[in-house]
Amino acid sequence: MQTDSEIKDGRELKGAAMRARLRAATEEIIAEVGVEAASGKAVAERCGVSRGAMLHHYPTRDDLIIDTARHFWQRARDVVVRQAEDVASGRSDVRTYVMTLYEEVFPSNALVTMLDLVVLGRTESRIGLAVNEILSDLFHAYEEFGVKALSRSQLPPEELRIIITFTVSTLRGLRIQNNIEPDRAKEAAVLDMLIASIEQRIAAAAHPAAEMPRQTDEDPT
Amino acid sequence: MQTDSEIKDGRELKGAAMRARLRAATEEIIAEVGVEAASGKAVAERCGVSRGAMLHHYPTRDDLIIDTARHFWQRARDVVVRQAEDVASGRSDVRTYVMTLYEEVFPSNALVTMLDLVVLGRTESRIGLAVNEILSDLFHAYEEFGVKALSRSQLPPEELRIIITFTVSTLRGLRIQNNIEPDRAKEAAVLDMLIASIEQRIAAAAHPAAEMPRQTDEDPT
DNA sequence: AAAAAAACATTCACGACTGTTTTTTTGTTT
DNA sequence: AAACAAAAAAACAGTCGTGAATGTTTTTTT
Repeated sequence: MQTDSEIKDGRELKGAAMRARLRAATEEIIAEVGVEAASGKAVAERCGVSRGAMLHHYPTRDDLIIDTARHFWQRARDVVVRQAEDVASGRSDVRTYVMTLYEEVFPSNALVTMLDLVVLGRTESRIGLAVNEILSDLFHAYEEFGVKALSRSQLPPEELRIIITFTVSTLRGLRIQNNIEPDRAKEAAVLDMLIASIEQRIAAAAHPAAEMPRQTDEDPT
Repeated sequence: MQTDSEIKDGRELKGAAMRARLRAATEEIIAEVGVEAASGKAVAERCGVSRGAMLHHYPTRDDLIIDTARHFWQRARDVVVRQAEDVASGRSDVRTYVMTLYEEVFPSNALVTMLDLVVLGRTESRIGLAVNEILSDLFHAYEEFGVKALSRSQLPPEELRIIITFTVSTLRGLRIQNNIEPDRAKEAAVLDMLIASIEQRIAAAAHPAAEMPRQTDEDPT
């Protein structure tokens, strides 16, 4: 154990930077032309390094893909957590919740990458294990965010989790639909319908025995 | 032996039967281990024929994949059309509509196959073109089904199309979510919420100026 | 029964990708 | 400055998938 602090950091940092570049290149290729195209050669070329150098940092392709996926979703998770903090410290309404989730957490390019990896993970067992683990963790972040964002509803957590799952499912499906057949107007209308559904659900849960409450009870933003 | 009544139809039927077997094998492999694994060798082996024979019927791998996709979704489309006829000739309620769509049209194994092909189609331009065309057509079948199934609501078509898109998006997203983290209870709860959302939307559109109508106005099946 | 056409089978050539091994370069320690 | 280890590059071997070329059997036609 010698004077590690500076020296080791230097090397490690360099290695970390290299790995970050490799992951970035991998992610770009996945987003542009799919996971299958993210071969060792392609990634190394985009990075401007040799394949040998790459293999030094990521011994196998699976290692590279998994680490890329992990960091990719880690970023998404960070966004969710930050939003959760924002929302906890201030104002929150259903529309903000839904739109934040849709715009910030599910940008369209992220979805295609996600689908690519999910599909790949279905067959490649090692990748599949990692992907599933990451996605479960991410979903829990969604739940935390949702619980905080919808805390004013004062609904029990189980009830909120249903709403959250509903929301996430609809948003993901909407991204897919818009990917197949883009239609901004319809997209907006569906988002409106989702928001109304959530508000209505909250209102109904708050007044279970009564008749349908008027939606105007809620503050209209 | 040229005298069998059964064989009389000859090459065309035989060729069609062969192609059907090849498509079936391809579809099975896609469902089990993914599109990437559906190589010429794998498909031919599962069929018990040689690769040469396969190449005779499908000159390239893309041809095989595209034709398999076409028939795969054609079957889904037939289901939707048949359901649309059923619903047009008889009873229909929102729950039946949603559950039919979810159970009959989006069986879970169909979804993974669909995702596989959609993801593949994103990069393989020829396959992508075909997939997009097929899916657009399928979605129009969804719309026809939805318009008929929800005809009692007497809503204008544009309004119905929003509801339909909303429904399809949520169902697809729910399949994905259930694929990542299965939870039957939550799945059922989300479906219930979806049904309630649609009913509420219909009710709100039917009485735009009035207060929220009581849901008991609808007949309870 | 013979010719023609389709179906089927076998083999080969080419390229791509993965992962291993070997060599060179770079930078740190003594 | 020299020794040394890590990083980077290059060369290598093995596997796999595709598609083409060629040969064989079966079925239809005449």
